[in-house]
Amino acid sequence: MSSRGRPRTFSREEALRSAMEIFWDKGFDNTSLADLTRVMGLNPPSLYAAFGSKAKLFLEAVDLYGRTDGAGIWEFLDNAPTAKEAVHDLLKRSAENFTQWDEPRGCMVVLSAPQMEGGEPAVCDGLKERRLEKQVALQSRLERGVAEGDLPEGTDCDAVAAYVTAIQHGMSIHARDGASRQTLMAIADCCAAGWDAMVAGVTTKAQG
Amino acid sequence: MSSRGRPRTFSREEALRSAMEIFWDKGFDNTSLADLTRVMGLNPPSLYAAFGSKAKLFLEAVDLYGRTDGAGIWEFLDNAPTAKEAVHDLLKRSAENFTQWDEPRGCMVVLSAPQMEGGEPAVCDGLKERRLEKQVALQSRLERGVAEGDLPEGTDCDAVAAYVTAIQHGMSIHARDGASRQTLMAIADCCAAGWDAMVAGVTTKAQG
DNA sequence: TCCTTTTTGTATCGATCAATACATAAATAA
DNA sequence: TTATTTATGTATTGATCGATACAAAAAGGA
Repeated sequence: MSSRGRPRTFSREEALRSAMEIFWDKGFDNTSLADLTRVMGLNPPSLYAAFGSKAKLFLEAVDLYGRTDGAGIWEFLDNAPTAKEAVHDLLKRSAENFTQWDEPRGCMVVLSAPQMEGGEPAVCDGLKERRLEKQVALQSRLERGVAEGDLPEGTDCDAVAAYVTAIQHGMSIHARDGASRQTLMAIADCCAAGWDAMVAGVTTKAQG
Repeated sequence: MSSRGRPRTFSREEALRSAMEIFWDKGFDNTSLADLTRVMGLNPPSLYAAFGSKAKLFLEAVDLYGRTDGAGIWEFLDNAPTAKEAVHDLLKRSAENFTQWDEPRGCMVVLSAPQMEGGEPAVCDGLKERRLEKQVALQSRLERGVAEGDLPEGTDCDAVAAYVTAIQHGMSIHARDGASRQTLMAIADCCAAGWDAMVAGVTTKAQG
Protein backbone atom coordinates (compact mmCIF):
# COMPACT_ATOMS: atom_id res chain seq x y z
CA MET A 1 0.00 0.00 0.00
CA SER A 2 1.94 3.03 1.25
CA SER A 3 5.41 1.58 0.94
CA ARG A 4 6.58 4.39 -1.27
CA GLY A 5 9.54 6.43 -0.15
CA ARG A 6 12.48 5.71 2.10
CA PRO A 7 11.53 3.34 4.93
CA ARG A 8 12.03 4.50 8.48
CA THR A 9 14.96 3.03 10.33
CA PHE A 10 13.38 2.86 13.78
CA SER A 11 10.50 0.94 15.29
CA ARG A 12 7.60 3.27 15.93
CA GLU A 13 6.31 1.05 18.73
CA GLU A 14 9.67 0.82 20.47
CA ALA A 15 10.21 4.55 20.20
CA LEU A 16 6.73 5.16 21.59
CA ARG A 17 7.44 2.86 24.51
CA SER A 18 10.65 4.74 25.31
CA ALA A 19 8.70 7.99 25.23
CA MET A 20 6.07 6.51 27.53
CA GLU A 21 8.66 5.50 30.10
CA ILE A 22 10.29 8.90 30.36
CA PHE A 23 6.95 10.75 30.32
CA TRP A 24 5.77 8.43 33.08
CA ASP A 25 8.92 9.06 35.09
CA LYS A 26 9.37 12.81 34.65
CA GLY A 27 5.91 14.03 33.66
CA PHE A 28 4.93 16.03 30.60
CA ASP A 29 6.47 19.37 31.57
CA ASN A 30 9.77 18.07 32.87
CA THR A 31 10.37 15.93 29.79
CA SER A 32 12.07 17.94 27.05
CA LEU A 33 12.35 17.16 23.38
CA ALA A 34 16.06 16.64 23.95
CA ASP A 35 15.15 13.94 26.51
CA LEU A 36 12.72 12.36 24.09
CA THR A 37 15.01 12.26 21.07
CA ARG A 38 17.77 10.83 23.26
CA VAL A 39 15.78 7.92 24.72
CA MET A 40 13.86 7.29 21.50
CA GLY A 41 17.07 7.26 19.48
CA LEU A 42 15.93 9.55 16.69
CA ASN A 43 16.19 13.14 15.52
CA PRO A 44 13.56 15.83 15.94
CA PRO A 45 12.32 15.73 12.31
CA SER A 46 11.70 11.98 12.58
CA LEU A 47 9.83 12.47 15.83
CA TYR A 48 7.59 15.15 14.38
CA ALA A 49 6.99 13.21 11.16
CA ALA A 50 5.95 10.14 13.12
CA PHE A 51 4.01 11.67 16.04
CA GLY A 52 3.07 15.23 15.11
CA SER A 53 3.99 17.12 18.28
CA LYS A 54 5.11 16.65 21.84
CA ALA A 55 1.51 16.75 23.07
CA LYS A 56 0.29 14.21 20.51
CA LEU A 57 3.22 11.94 21.33
CA PHE A 58 2.32 12.19 25.00
CA LEU A 59 -1.30 11.27 24.35
CA GLU A 60 -0.19 8.27 22.31
CA ALA A 61 2.15 7.33 25.15
CA VAL A 62 -0.72 7.52 27.64
CA ASP A 63 -2.80 5.35 25.36
CA LEU A 64 0.01 2.79 25.21
CA TYR A 65 0.25 2.92 29.00
CA GLY A 66 -3.46 2.18 29.27
CA ARG A 67 -3.09 -0.78 26.92
CA THR A 68 0.02 -2.27 28.57
CA ASP A 69 1.53 -1.40 31.95
CA GLY A 70 -1.63 0.20 33.31
CA ALA A 71 -4.05 -2.40 32.00
CA GLY A 72 -3.40 -5.14 34.52
CA ILE A 73 -4.86 -3.09 37.33
CA TRP A 74 -8.34 -3.25 35.84
CA GLU A 75 -8.22 -6.77 34.46
CA PHE A 76 -10.27 -8.49 37.14
CA LEU A 77 -12.83 -5.71 37.61
CA ASP A 78 -15.57 -7.26 35.50
CA ASN A 79 -14.61 -10.88 36.16
CA ALA A 80 -14.71 -10.73 39.94
CA PRO A 81 -17.71 -12.56 41.41
CA THR A 82 -18.72 -9.64 43.63
CA ALA A 83 -18.24 -5.89 43.65
CA LYS A 84 -16.41 -6.13 46.96
CA GLU A 85 -13.89 -8.57 45.56
CA ALA A 86 -13.57 -6.49 42.41
CA VAL A 87 -12.65 -3.40 44.40
CA HIS A 88 -10.30 -5.16 46.77
CA ASP A 89 -8.59 -6.81 43.82
CA LEU A 90 -8.37 -3.48 42.03
CA LEU A 91 -6.60 -1.87 44.98
CA LYS A 92 -4.29 -4.82 45.58
CA ARG A 93 -3.30 -4.84 41.93
CA SER A 94 -2.72 -1.10 42.16
CA ALA A 95 -0.47 -1.59 45.17
CA GLU A 96 1.58 -4.11 43.24
CA ASN A 97 1.58 -2.20 39.99
CA PHE A 98 2.60 1.07 41.63
CA THR A 99 5.67 -0.45 43.25
CA GLN A 100 7.34 -2.41 40.44
CA TRP A 101 11.09 -2.20 40.74
CA ASP A 102 11.61 -1.74 36.99
CA GLU A 103 8.96 0.90 36.38
CA PRO A 104 8.24 4.44 37.53
CA ARG A 105 6.15 4.37 40.70
CA GLY A 106 2.48 5.26 40.68
CA CYS A 107 -0.01 5.78 37.87
CA MET A 108 0.99 7.75 34.79
CA VAL A 109 -2.56 9.02 34.30
CA VAL A 110 -2.64 10.52 37.79
CA LEU A 111 0.91 11.82 38.14
CA SER A 112 2.19 13.03 34.81
CA ALA A 113 0.28 16.33 34.57
CA PRO A 114 -2.01 17.24 37.50
CA GLN A 115 -2.41 20.94 36.81
CA MET A 116 -5.52 21.98 34.92
CA GLU A 117 -4.33 25.57 34.45
CA GLY A 118 -1.31 26.75 32.54
CA GLY A 119 -0.53 23.45 30.88
CA GLU A 120 -1.22 22.08 27.43
CA PRO A 121 -5.05 21.84 27.38
CA ALA A 122 -5.10 18.69 25.24
CA VAL A 123 -2.82 16.97 27.75
CA CYS A 124 -4.79 18.03 30.84
CA ASP A 125 -8.12 17.16 29.26
CA GLY A 126 -6.89 13.85 27.91
CA LEU A 127 -5.69 12.69 31.31
CA LYS A 128 -8.79 13.97 33.07
CA GLU A 129 -10.96 12.08 30.60
CA ARG A 130 -9.05 8.85 31.27
CA ARG A 131 -9.44 9.25 35.01
CA LEU A 132 -13.16 9.84 34.59
CA GLU A 133 -13.43 6.87 32.24
CA LYS A 134 -12.07 4.47 34.87
CA GLN A 135 -14.30 5.93 37.54
CA VAL A 136 -17.34 5.38 35.32
CA ALA A 137 -16.26 1.79 34.67
CA LEU A 138 -15.93 1.24 38.38
CA GLN A 139 -19.33 2.78 39.04
CA SER A 140 -20.88 0.48 36.44
CA ARG A 141 -19.32 -2.51 38.17
CA LEU A 142 -20.78 -1.37 41.49
CA GLU A 143 -24.22 -0.96 39.92
CA ARG A 144 -23.92 -4.48 38.60
CA GLY A 145 -23.18 -5.55 42.16
CA VAL A 146 -26.42 -3.97 43.30
CA ALA A 147 -28.32 -5.65 40.47
CA GLU A 148 -26.78 -9.02 41.35
CA GLY A 149 -27.51 -8.61 45.01
CA ASP A 150 -23.99 -8.50 46.46
CA LEU A 151 -24.39 -4.80 47.26
CA PRO A 152 -27.34 -3.37 49.21
CA GLU A 153 -30.29 -1.89 47.35
CA GLY A 154 -29.90 1.87 47.06
CA THR A 155 -26.14 1.86 47.41
CA ASP A 156 -24.78 5.24 46.33
CA CYS A 157 -22.56 3.84 43.60
CA ASP A 158 -21.51 7.30 42.47
CA ALA A 159 -20.17 8.12 45.93
CA VAL A 160 -18.51 4.75 46.44
CA ALA A 161 -16.83 4.94 43.03
CA ALA A 162 -15.46 8.38 43.90
CA TYR A 163 -14.29 7.04 47.25
CA VAL A 164 -12.45 4.09 45.73
CA THR A 165 -10.81 6.13 42.98
CA ALA A 166 -9.74 8.68 45.57
CA ILE A 167 -7.97 5.89 47.47
CA GLN A 168 -6.37 4.64 44.28
CA HIS A 169 -5.21 8.10 43.22
CA GLY A 170 -3.84 8.72 46.69
CA MET A 171 -1.91 5.49 46.45
CA SER A 172 -0.12 6.92 43.41
CA ILE A 173 1.01 9.92 45.45
CA HIS A 174 2.19 7.63 48.23
CA ALA A 175 4.03 5.45 45.72
CA ARG A 176 5.79 8.45 44.23
CA ASP A 177 6.74 9.53 47.75
CA GLY A 178 8.43 6.19 48.28
CA ALA A 179 5.81 4.20 50.20
CA SER A 180 6.47 0.47 50.31
CA ARG A 181 4.29 -2.12 48.61
CA GLN A 182 3.37 -3.32 52.08
CA THR A 183 2.03 0.11 52.99
CA LEU A 184 -0.04 0.32 49.82
CA MET A 185 -1.36 -3.18 50.46
CA ALA A 186 -2.34 -2.09 53.96
CA ILE A 187 -4.34 0.76 52.45
CA ALA A 188 -6.17 -1.71 50.21
CA ASP A 189 -6.88 -3.86 53.26
CA CYS A 190 -8.26 -0.89 55.17
CA CYS A 191 -10.76 -0.32 52.39
CA ALA A 192 -11.71 -4.00 52.34
CA ALA A 193 -12.03 -4.21 56.13
CA GLY A 194 -14.55 -1.38 56.27
CA TRP A 195 -16.35 -2.28 53.05
CA ASP A 196 -19.54 -3.94 54.29
CA ALA A 197 -20.24 -1.25 56.89
CA MET A 198 -19.31 1.44 54.38
CA VAL A 199 -21.69 0.36 51.63
CA ALA A 200 -24.42 -0.15 54.22
CA GLY A 201 -23.83 3.34 55.55
CA VAL A 202 -23.98 5.27 52.30
CA THR A 203 -27.15 3.67 50.93
CA THR A 204 -29.90 6.17 50.21
CA LYS A 205 -32.74 3.95 51.33
CA ALA A 206 -32.85 1.41 54.13
CA GLN A 207 -31.93 -2.09 53.09
CA GLY A 208 -33.91 -5.13 54.15
CA MET B 1 17.88 48.70 62.76
CA SER B 2 18.50 47.96 59.09
CA SER B 3 16.59 50.91 57.67
CA ARG B 4 19.54 52.07 55.62
CA GLY B 5 19.08 52.30 51.88
CA ARG B 6 16.11 52.94 49.67
CA PRO B 7 12.94 51.42 51.14
CA ARG B 8 11.06 48.88 49.05
CA THR B 9 7.85 50.07 47.51
CA PHE B 10 5.91 46.80 47.73
CA SER B 11 4.59 44.67 50.56
CA ARG B 12 6.60 41.49 50.83
CA GLU B 13 3.67 39.63 52.37
CA GLU B 14 1.22 40.73 49.70
CA ALA B 15 3.63 39.83 46.92
CA LEU B 16 4.22 36.44 48.51
CA ARG B 17 0.48 35.81 48.71
CA SER B 18 0.09 36.64 45.02
CA ALA B 19 2.89 34.23 44.22
CA MET B 20 1.23 31.55 46.35
CA GLU B 21 -2.04 31.90 44.49
CA ILE B 22 -0.57 31.49 41.03
CA PHE B 23 1.77 28.67 42.13
CA TRP B 24 -1.23 26.94 43.67
CA ASP B 25 -3.26 27.40 40.50
CA LYS B 26 -0.68 26.56 37.84
CA GLY B 27 1.93 24.54 39.69
CA PHE B 28 5.66 25.19 39.92
CA ASP B 29 6.63 24.29 36.36
CA ASN B 30 3.79 26.03 34.58
CA THR B 31 4.32 29.27 36.47
CA SER B 32 6.94 31.43 34.76
CA LEU B 33 8.86 34.36 36.15
CA ALA B 34 6.89 36.55 33.76
CA ASP B 35 3.70 35.27 35.45
CA LEU B 36 5.15 35.93 38.88
CA THR B 37 6.40 39.44 38.24
CA ARG B 38 3.04 40.30 36.66
CA VAL B 39 0.83 39.16 39.53
CA MET B 40 3.28 40.29 42.21
CA GLY B 41 3.57 43.71 40.61
CA LEU B 42 7.35 43.97 40.68
CA ASN B 43 10.39 43.58 38.45
CA PRO B 44 12.71 40.58 38.37
CA PRO B 45 15.55 42.23 40.35
CA SER B 46 13.16 43.07 43.18
CA LEU B 47 11.86 39.53 43.20
CA TYR B 48 15.34 38.04 43.40
CA ALA B 49 16.50 40.53 46.01
CA ALA B 50 13.52 39.70 48.21
CA PHE B 51 13.15 35.95 47.68
CA GLY B 52 16.39 34.61 46.22
CA SER B 53 15.14 32.39 43.42
CA LYS B 54 12.01 30.91 41.92
CA ALA B 55 12.42 27.73 43.98
CA LYS B 56 12.95 29.62 47.25
CA LEU B 57 9.95 31.80 46.50
CA PHE B 58 7.90 28.67 45.89
CA LEU B 59 8.96 27.12 49.20
CA GLU B 60 8.04 30.33 51.01
CA ALA B 61 4.71 30.29 49.21
CA VAL B 62 4.08 26.72 50.32
CA ASP B 63 4.94 27.71 53.86
CA LEU B 64 2.45 30.59 53.67
CA TYR B 65 -0.14 28.16 52.32
CA GLY B 66 0.45 25.88 55.29
CA ARG B 67 0.02 28.79 57.69
CA THR B 68 -3.11 30.25 56.05
CA ASP B 69 -5.38 28.64 53.45
CA GLY B 70 -4.24 25.11 54.16
CA ALA B 71 -4.20 25.39 57.95
CA GLY B 72 -7.93 25.16 58.60
CA ILE B 73 -8.04 21.57 57.41
CA TRP B 74 -5.97 20.37 60.35
CA GLU B 75 -7.32 22.69 63.02
CA PHE B 76 -9.59 20.22 64.78
CA LEU B 77 -7.29 17.22 64.56
CA ASP B 78 -5.91 17.43 68.09
CA ASN B 79 -9.02 18.98 69.63
CA ALA B 80 -11.49 16.33 68.51
CA PRO B 81 -12.69 14.11 71.36
CA THR B 82 -11.99 10.88 69.47
CA ALA B 83 -9.72 9.78 66.64
CA LYS B 84 -12.77 8.84 64.58
CA GLU B 85 -14.22 12.33 64.87
CA ALA B 86 -10.82 13.84 64.19
CA VAL B 87 -10.50 11.95 60.91
CA HIS B 88 -14.05 12.55 59.77
CA ASP B 89 -13.66 16.24 60.56
CA LEU B 90 -10.35 16.32 58.71
CA LEU B 91 -11.91 14.89 55.58
CA LYS B 92 -15.02 17.11 55.77
CA ARG B 93 -12.85 20.17 56.16
CA SER B 94 -10.79 18.99 53.21
CA ALA B 95 -13.94 18.62 51.11
CA GLU B 96 -14.91 22.19 51.95
CA ASN B 97 -11.44 23.62 51.62
CA PHE B 98 -10.78 21.97 48.27
CA THR B 99 -13.92 23.45 46.70
CA GLN B 100 -13.79 27.11 47.69
CA TRP B 101 -15.11 29.28 44.88
CA ASP B 102 -12.42 31.93 45.29
CA GLU B 103 -9.42 29.63 45.54
CA PRO B 104 -7.69 27.06 43.34
CA ARG B 105 -9.21 23.63 43.90
CA GLY B 106 -7.40 20.94 45.84
CA CYS B 107 -4.31 21.02 48.01
CA MET B 108 -1.26 22.97 46.92
CA VAL B 109 1.09 20.53 48.65
CA VAL B 110 -0.31 17.60 46.69
CA LEU B 111 -0.90 19.15 43.29
CA SER B 112 1.75 21.75 42.57
CA ALA B 113 4.70 19.44 41.76
CA PRO B 114 4.04 15.68 41.86
CA GLN B 115 7.05 14.49 39.87
CA MET B 116 10.04 13.36 41.89
CA GLU B 117 12.28 13.08 38.82
CA GLY B 118 13.37 15.87 36.53
CA GLY B 119 12.09 18.71 38.65
CA GLU B 120 13.80 21.08 41.05
CA PRO B 121 14.94 18.74 43.86
CA ALA B 122 14.39 21.31 46.60
CA VAL B 123 10.81 21.75 45.44
CA CYS B 124 10.03 18.03 45.20
CA ASP B 125 11.66 17.25 48.54
CA GLY B 126 10.03 20.20 50.28
CA LEU B 127 6.55 19.13 49.23
CA LYS B 128 7.21 15.48 50.01
CA GLU B 129 8.41 16.44 53.47
CA ARG B 130 5.23 18.42 54.10
CA ARG B 131 3.04 15.54 53.03
CA LEU B 132 4.94 13.20 55.32
CA GLU B 133 4.73 15.70 58.15
CA LYS B 134 0.95 15.72 58.05
CA GLN B 135 0.78 11.95 57.85
CA VAL B 136 2.96 11.69 60.94
CA ALA B 137 0.73 14.16 62.78
CA LEU B 138 -2.29 12.09 61.83
CA GLN B 139 -0.61 8.89 62.95
CA SER B 140 0.21 10.48 66.31
CA ARG B 141 -3.42 11.45 66.71
CA LEU B 142 -4.47 7.88 66.00
CA GLU B 143 -1.99 6.55 68.54
CA ARG B 144 -3.46 8.94 71.07
CA GLY B 145 -6.84 7.46 70.23
CA VAL B 146 -5.52 4.01 71.07
CA ALA B 147 -4.03 5.30 74.31
CA GLU B 148 -7.32 6.97 75.25
CA GLY B 149 -9.33 3.90 74.40
CA ASP B 150 -11.43 5.17 71.49
CA LEU B 151 -9.46 2.99 69.08
CA PRO B 152 -8.88 -0.76 69.57
CA GLU B 153 -5.68 -1.94 71.15
CA GLY B 154 -3.18 -2.92 68.49
CA THR B 155 -4.68 -0.72 65.79
CA ASP B 156 -2.20 -0.40 62.93
CA CYS B 157 -1.98 3.37 63.14
CA ASP B 158 0.68 3.51 60.44
CA ALA B 159 -1.60 1.76 57.97
CA VAL B 160 -4.68 3.75 58.92
CA ALA B 161 -2.78 7.03 58.63
CA ALA B 162 -1.61 6.04 55.15
CA TYR B 163 -5.17 5.08 54.26
CA VAL B 164 -6.64 8.39 55.41
CA THR B 165 -3.99 10.51 53.72
CA ALA B 166 -4.47 8.51 50.54
CA ILE B 167 -8.15 9.44 50.61
CA GLN B 168 -7.32 13.06 51.27
CA HIS B 169 -4.74 13.23 48.49
CA GLY B 170 -7.19 11.57 46.13
CA MET B 171 -9.76 14.19 47.02
CA SER B 172 -7.34 16.81 45.72
CA ILE B 173 -7.17 15.07 42.36
CA HIS B 174 -10.96 14.84 42.26
CA ALA B 175 -11.27 18.52 43.18
CA ARG B 176 -8.87 19.51 40.41
CA ASP B 177 -10.91 17.40 38.00
CA GLY B 178 -14.01 19.38 38.91
CA ALA B 179 -15.72 17.16 41.48
CA SER B 180 -18.43 18.91 43.48
CA ARG B 181 -18.21 19.61 47.18
CA GLN B 182 -21.06 17.15 47.61
CA THR B 183 -19.04 14.39 45.98
CA LEU B 184 -16.02 15.08 48.19
CA MET B 185 -18.29 15.12 51.25
CA ALA B 186 -19.66 11.76 50.17
CA ILE B 187 -16.10 10.39 50.09
CA ALA B 188 -15.55 11.63 53.64
CA ASP B 189 -18.82 9.94 54.67
CA CYS B 190 -17.73 6.67 53.07
CA CYS B 191 -14.63 6.70 55.22
CA ALA B 192 -16.65 7.48 58.34
CA ALA B 193 -19.28 4.85 57.61
CA GLY B 194 -16.71 2.08 57.41
CA TRP B 195 -14.50 3.40 60.19
CA ASP B 196 -15.34 1.12 63.11
CA ALA B 197 -15.16 -2.05 61.06
CA MET B 198 -12.01 -0.80 59.35
CA VAL B 199 -10.02 -0.10 62.52
CA ALA B 200 -11.22 -3.40 63.97
CA GLY B 201 -10.07 -5.21 60.85
CA VAL B 202 -6.53 -3.87 60.63
CA THR B 203 -5.55 -4.40 64.24
CA THR B 204 -2.51 -6.60 64.66
CA LYS B 205 -3.71 -8.38 67.77
CA ALA B 206 -7.23 -9.39 68.70
CA GLN B 207 -9.10 -6.79 70.70
CA GLY B 208 -11.15 -7.63 73.75
C1' DT C 1 26.53 68.39 51.99
C1' DC C 2 28.62 64.01 50.73
C1' DC C 3 29.15 58.99 51.38
C1' DT C 4 27.18 54.54 51.92
C1' DT C 5 23.50 51.37 51.41
C1' DT C 6 19.61 49.35 49.33
C1' DT C 7 15.82 49.35 45.87
C1' DT C 8 14.17 50.49 41.47
C1' DG C 9 13.43 50.20 36.30
C1' DT C 10 15.38 49.03 31.88
C1' DA C 11 17.55 46.16 29.16
C1' DT C 12 19.44 41.98 28.47
C1' DC C 13 22.13 37.73 29.48
C1' DG C 14 23.20 32.66 27.99
C1' DA C 15 20.57 28.44 28.07
C1' DT C 16 16.97 25.87 26.78
C1' DC C 17 12.40 25.36 24.93
C1' DA C 18 9.40 23.17 21.08
C1' DA C 19 9.50 23.02 16.35
C1' DT C 20 11.58 23.38 11.20
C1' DA C 21 14.39 24.40 6.75
C1' DC C 22 17.10 22.23 3.95
C1' DA C 23 19.78 19.11 1.38
C1' DT C 24 20.81 14.25 1.08
C1' DA C 25 19.64 9.29 1.10
C1' DA C 26 16.81 5.35 0.07
C1' DA C 27 12.84 3.28 -1.29
C1' DT C 28 8.86 2.57 -5.20
C1' DA C 29 6.59 3.67 -9.76
C1' DA C 30 6.93 4.49 -14.52
C1' DT D 1 17.06 5.22 -16.11
C1' DT D 2 14.18 8.94 -14.42
C1' DA D 3 10.68 10.84 -11.52
C1' DT D 4 8.32 10.70 -7.22
C1' DT D 5 7.92 9.97 -2.49
C1' DT D 6 9.29 9.58 2.16
C1' DA D 7 12.86 9.49 5.86
C1' DT D 8 17.21 11.04 7.58
C1' DG D 9 21.00 14.09 9.67
C1' DT D 10 22.68 18.68 10.36
C1' DA D 11 21.92 23.00 11.57
C1' DT D 12 19.07 26.40 13.17
C1' DT D 13 14.76 29.05 14.03
C1' DG D 14 12.10 32.51 17.11
C1' DA D 15 10.28 32.29 21.67
C1' DT D 16 10.66 31.77 26.28
C1' DC D 17 13.10 30.19 30.27
C1' DG D 18 15.32 31.70 34.91
C1' DA D 19 18.43 34.99 36.35
C1' DT D 20 21.52 39.62 36.16
C1' DA D 21 24.31 43.97 34.86
C1' DC D 22 23.91 48.43 35.22
C1' DA D 23 22.89 53.06 36.41
C1' DA D 24 19.56 56.13 38.44
C1' DA D 25 16.77 56.92 42.64
C1' DA D 26 15.84 57.25 47.50
C1' DA D 27 16.73 56.51 52.08
C1' DG D 28 20.11 57.04 56.55
C1' DG D 29 24.72 58.27 58.63
C1' DA D 30 28.63 61.37 58.89
